[in-house]
Parts: sequence; C-alpha cells; structure tokens
Amino acid sequence: MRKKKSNITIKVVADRAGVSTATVSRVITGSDVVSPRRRKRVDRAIKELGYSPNRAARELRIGAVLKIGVVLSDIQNPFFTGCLAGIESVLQSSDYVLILGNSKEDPRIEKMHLNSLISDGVGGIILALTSGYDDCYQDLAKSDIPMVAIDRESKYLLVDSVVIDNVSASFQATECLAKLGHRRIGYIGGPLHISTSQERLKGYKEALTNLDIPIEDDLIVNGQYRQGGGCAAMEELLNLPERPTALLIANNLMTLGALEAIYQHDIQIPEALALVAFDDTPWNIALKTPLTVIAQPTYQLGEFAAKLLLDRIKNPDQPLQKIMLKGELIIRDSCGSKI
Amino acid sequence: MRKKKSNITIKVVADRAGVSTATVSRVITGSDVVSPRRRKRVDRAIKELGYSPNRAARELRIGAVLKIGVVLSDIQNPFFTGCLAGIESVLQSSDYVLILGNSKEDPRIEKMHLNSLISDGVGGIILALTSGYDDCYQDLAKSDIPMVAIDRESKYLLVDSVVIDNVSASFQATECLAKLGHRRIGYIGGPLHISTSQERLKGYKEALTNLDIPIEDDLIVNGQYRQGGGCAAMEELLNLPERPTALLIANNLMTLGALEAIYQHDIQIPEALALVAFDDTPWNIALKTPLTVIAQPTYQLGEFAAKLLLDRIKNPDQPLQKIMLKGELIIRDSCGSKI
DNA sequence: GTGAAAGCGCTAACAA
DNA sequence: TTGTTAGCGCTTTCAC
Repeated sequence: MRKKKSNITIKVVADRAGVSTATVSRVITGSDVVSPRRRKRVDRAIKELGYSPNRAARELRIGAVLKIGVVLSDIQNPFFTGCLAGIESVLQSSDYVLILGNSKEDPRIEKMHLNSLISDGVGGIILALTSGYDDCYQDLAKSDIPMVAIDRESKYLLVDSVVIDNVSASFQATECLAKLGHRRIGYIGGPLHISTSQERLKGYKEALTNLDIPIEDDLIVNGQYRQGGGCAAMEELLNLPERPTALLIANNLMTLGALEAIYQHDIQIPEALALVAFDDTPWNIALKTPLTVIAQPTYQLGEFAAKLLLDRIKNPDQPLQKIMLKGELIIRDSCGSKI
Repeated sequence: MRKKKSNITIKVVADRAGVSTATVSRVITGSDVVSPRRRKRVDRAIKELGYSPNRAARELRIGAVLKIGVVLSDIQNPFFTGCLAGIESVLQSSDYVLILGNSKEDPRIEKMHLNSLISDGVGGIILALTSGYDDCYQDLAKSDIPMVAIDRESKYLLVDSVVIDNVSASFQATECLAKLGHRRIGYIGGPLHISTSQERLKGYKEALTNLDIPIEDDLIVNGQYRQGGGCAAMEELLNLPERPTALLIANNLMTLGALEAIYQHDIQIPEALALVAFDDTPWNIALKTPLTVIAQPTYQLGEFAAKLLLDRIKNPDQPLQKIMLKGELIIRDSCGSKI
C-alpha cells in the first residue's frame, strides 16, 4: 500500500498564513464570513504550498460529494457507450468524478455495485437497470441518494429518468413495414422484465392492431439483449412453417446476431425479409445491406441524465422528472423502400 | 448538498456482535488474528445489518486512496471499451473503484483528467495516452502515483505497460497480402505521434523490405484514428494515378471510413482491392465482405493492465514491466484467400 | 469575523 | 487473541 501523497494539510496552510484551520476551511469552501485581508493571506499560502484539500477527509466530514456512480448493463454495447460519453462530457465540466460499474446484465453484479456506491456515499447514481420486475430496488430507493434511471425504468424505483419513447418508436417502425405491404411481421425483442422490451413489444402490437393485422404469438420472440440471443431468436423464426416476410429487431447486438443467422440461411434482405432495427451504428453503412433503423440519441440521453442528476443533487426536493426522447426512423435499404 | 447516507457504522456492528470495533475491523481487512467464533459472530452481524465500511473513513485512515483512474482516448471505440471491460472486471473484485475519464484523443482534456486524478491522490492510473512526442508527461512521471500505460507508450513516460506487438502484427498482415501476390500494398494508419501508429507502419515497411517490395510513400497515408480519417485517407489512395491492389488499415474506425469510400466508388473487395484490417469486431460477420483482421485481445489487455497496476501498488519497488500481447491474424474473405 | 475543539468512521499501535 | 485508544484531515458548531 502506498502512503499518503502529500503532507501539506490544512494545518500547514493555516500556520503559514498565520490563521486558524477554521479560517482556511472557510476560504476553501467559499464561506463568505472571512475578511478580505485574511482571505488574501490564505490564498497566497495555498498557492505557495501547492495545497489541495484531502478529498477523503472532506468527504468523511460532510458526507459524500463529488462522485457520481454510473452503473451500466453492458459497457461494450455501443448504445451504452454512447450514453456514457454523454454523461462523461457533462461531468467533466462539473466538480464530480465518474465512478463506473458494469453489471453485464446480471442483477447480482448490479446489486454489488450499487451497494458499494451507496456505502461509498456517492453524491448520485445513474443507473441502467438490469432487473425490473422484482423488489431489487426497494431498499435502494429508500437510501436518499439522488438517482437517475437511464433508458430503462422500474416501478419499484421511483426516480428521475431519461428514456426513449419506445412505444412510439416501435409503433413507427412496425407501421413502416406494414405500409410496405407486409402482413407477417416478426418481432425480436429483449427480456420482458426490462421496460424497454415491454414498451417496444407494446408499440409493435399497437401498430399491428391499429392496422387490423392479427397478432401472432409465433412471430414474437424475446431473448437475451445479446448477439447470441438475436441469432437464436432468428433461428426460431426461420424454423416456422410460415416465415415472416418482415422483421423488427429491438436491439443492435441482437440485430448482428439475427443477421448472422440470416446470412447463414442465405436469405436476401430486403427481398425475402424486410428489416427494421433499433439503433443506428457506425458500421451500418458498411453492412451487406444498410439497415433501416430507429436511431436513438444515446449521447444526448447521457447528457440529459447527468444534467438532471446534478440538478437533483442541488435541489433534492424538486418534483420527479421523466424526460422522454424521440427515436428517429432512418430509411435505408433493408426495409425494401427508399420512400 | 446531501447529508450522510447510513448510520450503520463499525461501532453498531461491534455492539451487535458483542465485540470491539477493532475486532470488526480485523475481520473486514482480513487480518487473520481473529478467533473463528468471533469472526463468525461478526460476519453475521455484518450481514444482518447490511453493513459496509465507509470508504472515505478508510482512505483517510490508511492514507491511501482506493480509487483507480482510467483515462482512455476514446470510450466509444470498441477497442477501448473492450479494454475497459477487462479493467472493470479485475477492479470489481478488488477494493478499488474505477474512475473514468475520456480524453477524446485531445491532449488538453487528457491533461485535465490526469491533473484532477493526481490532486485527488488516486491509488493508481491506467492511461491510453493521446500524445507521445512531447514532454506532456514529465511532471506526471514525477508524481509517484503508480501507473500503467495501455496500448500506447511514450518515451517520456517510463511506466509499466501492456501493449500489442504491433510490429509483428502489422508485419504478418502485410506479408499475408504479399503472399497472395500483391506488390502495390497500401497502408492507412493513425497519427504518427502515437506509438501504435509508428509500430504498425514499421511492421508494414519491414515486411515489404523483407520481401523485396519497394516502399512507396504515395501508398502510405496517416490520418486521424477516426472514421472520417479513414474515409479521407482512402479517398487519397483512390485518387492515385496507380491505385494499390491491396491495403492494410491499422484501426477499426478508420476501416469503417475506408469502407465507406470504397463502396462509394463501387470498388469490389477483394477482387479490385484486397483488405486486411486491425481489430476484430462483432459486426464483422454482417459486413458486405467479412474482413480479414488482426484480432487484438482487448479484454485481456485491460485485465493485464489492471492486475499489473494492482501489483505495482502493492509492491512499488518491483522492476518496470512491459507486457506484450500478440494479435491474431484471422483470415476471412476480404484478403482474397481462404488459405 | 475568528479560533478552539469536537468529531465524521475507520485502522493500527499498544496493552492486556 | 482481544480491547482501548489515538489520531488520519477536514468542517462546523460554539464561544468569544
């Protein structure tokens, strides 16, 4: 174990400036009850000594500040790294430091991170949750740590949130496919205990109902929000006696997996299967068939979340907020229409 | 500002278990001088109370900061998110917490993050540096904070490092192309002040020399390690009076950009242009032409770096280490051979 | 407006 | 093997 970095404490500064530690502290914290003369003396001493206050001591004394915990469900998913970049950019120009945790879609790991953050007494938490259907978050909610849920929500966790309007995005995508003449539209989505999965499925169903297309359970597959999940789901759909002619996929990684299966079976897009997928990605243009997608504003999602959290920390009693961002349908080749 | 989070302190646990705080502390820190009976009692009390130690207090007391700063040059690049995931997984089972900074390939932002980490007195730093050719890091090196350079090195920063054997990887890739009969092999690489760019260029040139193929400066383009950089570089190569028949691209994002330009000019891969690129990526299989790549073990890179840093923290006087990991050439369609 | 002093929760001597 | 206790560096009453 390393020893302390610096022996310049508030005491040293106080001695140098010929004042008490209390006065130095008042200067540091910006308390306005210090006379200009002493303030000047203290400032000089701080500069000369290159003093910077010990964060641990400060935190211990006042309770936690200056740390924001960010727990994401998959830090290798471009969707979340986009969010992360947005969060980071906001925090960068704040006094807060970003503590990162990766839950890998595992509620147990998530719980661990959360506990660690809580016991650290972080100033706030931004969470993309992995589990939404049980009471995992009830005691978390009881801790009074400011928190923002990002992308996903849980009814057991009533906190500020920044999300995509998934129902409408999914509705729009399904409608697009239907308007191109498709009646057998399949759907591949994520685990149903995650709110985004529920909402996207809902949007899909609503669009179908709205257009008098019967909902067929066979055409709906929910799997893991992973590449493997997408591949497996696609195989299932492909094994159907009557295959879908169009498909909506609710996640970028699943899309990659589905594409894997599609190419393996030598199915032509969009001729044999029209496709709309969630998430625009940098690699889209280089794909065999460029994908029609619902682009989600991930970076802004992160920015909003960080700003919202900072707001909430400053003003704990403000009413709960839910910010909803719209996805954007971008037409490319895979849906079979340039519109 | 919030007040303190939890009132479950070591004292409460001690009372509950009927022991002293010292004994509880011993159990927590894994000191082995506690009798099994008491240890069991303490463990139970901890569990029942849901106690977890206050990090600030601990840090203050032991005079070390249980935080690792990780500053990456682009947290939206899959290469670095792969590393990040590896780092996170190691840190997760340590006492350390991960503080993330994103320099966006900007030395000024990097500097800012580094300064902030230093003044926080973090326990250690993992850095993918953005600038390698000036003395940016000289005073950083003087701070005695343990540090590991990841992926990229600088002669101004003599610290432990974990890197890919870029020269040999690049050599291998170039050789592969040459063995397929190509003599006009182009090269697209990153900024030359970054060590990986230098090394990859070196490997390329060495392979050429080794095979008696003349090096033509026209065929070598160095740009930004970004999608735009790859696209611009490709355009440049395409404007040559005599185009290359094969190409090595030294970065995944640049590859995407190059592909963009290639498709725009309707150039067939591998017929009109054989391609080998750095980095294997999840989307590779779904590309128009699956890419022959040098796969880099990003996750392991991160794991090694984190472990190395933890080692160094425990044992500051151990000799400097440089861990070099090998890339792996994976043959797919884009080089024009299944071998 | 200022200083003295009491801890924040924890660990590590030192005693027992 | 265990408990007692003195701080780590800081902020914040409370007197003055």
